[in-house]
Amino acid sequence: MRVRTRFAPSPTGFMHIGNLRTALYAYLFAKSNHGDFILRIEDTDQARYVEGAVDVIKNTLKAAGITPDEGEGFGGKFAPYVQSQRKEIYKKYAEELIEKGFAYRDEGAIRQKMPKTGETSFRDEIHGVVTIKNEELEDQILLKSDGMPTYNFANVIDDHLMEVTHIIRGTEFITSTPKHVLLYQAFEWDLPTFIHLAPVMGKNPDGSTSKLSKRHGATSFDDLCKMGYLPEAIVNYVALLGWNPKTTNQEIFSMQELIENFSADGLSKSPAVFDYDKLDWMNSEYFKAMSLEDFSNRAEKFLQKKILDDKFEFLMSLLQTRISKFSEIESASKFLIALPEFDPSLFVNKKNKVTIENSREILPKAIESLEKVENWTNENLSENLAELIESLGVKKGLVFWIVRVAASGQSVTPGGVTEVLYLLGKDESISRLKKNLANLESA
RNA sequence: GGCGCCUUGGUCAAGUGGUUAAGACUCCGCCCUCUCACGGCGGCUUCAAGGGUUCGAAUCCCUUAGGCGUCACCA
Repeated sequence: MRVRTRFAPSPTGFMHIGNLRTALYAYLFAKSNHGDFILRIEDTDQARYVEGAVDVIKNTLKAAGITPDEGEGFGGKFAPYVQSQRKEIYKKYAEELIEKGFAYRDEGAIRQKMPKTGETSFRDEIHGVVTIKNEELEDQILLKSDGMPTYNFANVIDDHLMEVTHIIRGTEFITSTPKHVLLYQAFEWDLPTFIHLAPVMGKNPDGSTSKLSKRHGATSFDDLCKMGYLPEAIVNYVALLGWNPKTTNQEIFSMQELIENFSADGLSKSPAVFDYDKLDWMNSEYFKAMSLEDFSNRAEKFLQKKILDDKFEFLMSLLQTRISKFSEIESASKFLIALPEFDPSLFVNKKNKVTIENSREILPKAIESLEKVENWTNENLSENLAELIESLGVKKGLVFWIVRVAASGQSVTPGGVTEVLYLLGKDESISRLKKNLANLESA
């Protein structure tokens, strides 16, 4: 039988990272088995419907590289794939249940009639057999009085009609699965395979964890993209949050590699905590693997306005190994836009034997020497400073440190002194150096 | 509260009766080095607790604790 999975979100307006992971696993499971992945919209709660939410879902899947084979917006022989457009279908099946004695009408709605004794079991791929006593089951609503089905009913009908073979969803549904099983049995339908995923957790300020939600910060795919994470890195990270390839220690996976390596037995039973540190690391791995051109283009698209124009790509070459997400570009480069205020004590550096006193001596000589540089390139600057260092007979760290601090106003900069000077340009460099020399002398 | 699910370092995790309990992130140290970063090397920290079973247990059984979920005309 051809493997078919579905992602069935309700359109609530944003794609939570946990939802994205569910979609990803369903997609990977289908593709790794050469099957189909379906997108179905579960919009049976009219009160919660959010305008444009379906587009958010589609756009997110697209950005994440998850392409449905069929479903809302993708065609397919089981259309429509939007539950609100399938009301008549659910009504027909609900009535069939009443005729068979498995359901009854109650205050304008239709309820499922649960057995009072015995127990119902089902097998979950990752949890094994789960059994619940029938007396724990309520006579749940199948069809609401507004004519819309409930999740617990529409889900079963659609999964059967759409020939879904593997139901991949969150654990919050594990305890209601026996109700679904009873429905399958009432219709005498074959049971699909259930795979209930452990939730994605967030870390609370007090160290405890709870299901990932807004209060943990950025938790939607969009939020993460806006923070400057690469979609492919987010997908890669999320794939490993609750799944392990087992046969390899590889951690960086393209979508194609995820498909090749995916297997349900690598899915974990226990919740996983979303860790921004690891996401940062993974994103920076993606950065380092990109070509400079690609990195620059995407960085430029991320920024509202390009900085340094013709020197932008050079700046990016410096930042590529130094930032873990695009949003860090601004703080890492703002010293280039405006010289920060700083205390002269910043010049002092023990390792390079820099003191306020020798800074006062050396800085004027460096200015004098640098003013002679005609063609302000990295190479020429290196050469110029090397000559100065030689004529002075001092350690190069001494001169480099002093000039770099004077030019940048920071003890830590992306790149070294010549890169900083080059980015600043001759006029700005000399002017900053002179300004800080004045500050140094009056200190 | 009833029921269900879960529990290997701070985090992600491998492990399925015999291992020095993999690997990754974080953190720390060293090397490289004008700073930071990259790269290289090294280090800290773990089987929730308590009982069994067994020559031997992270692995099997029981109990306890904690976490999560569910008990809607929400999904």
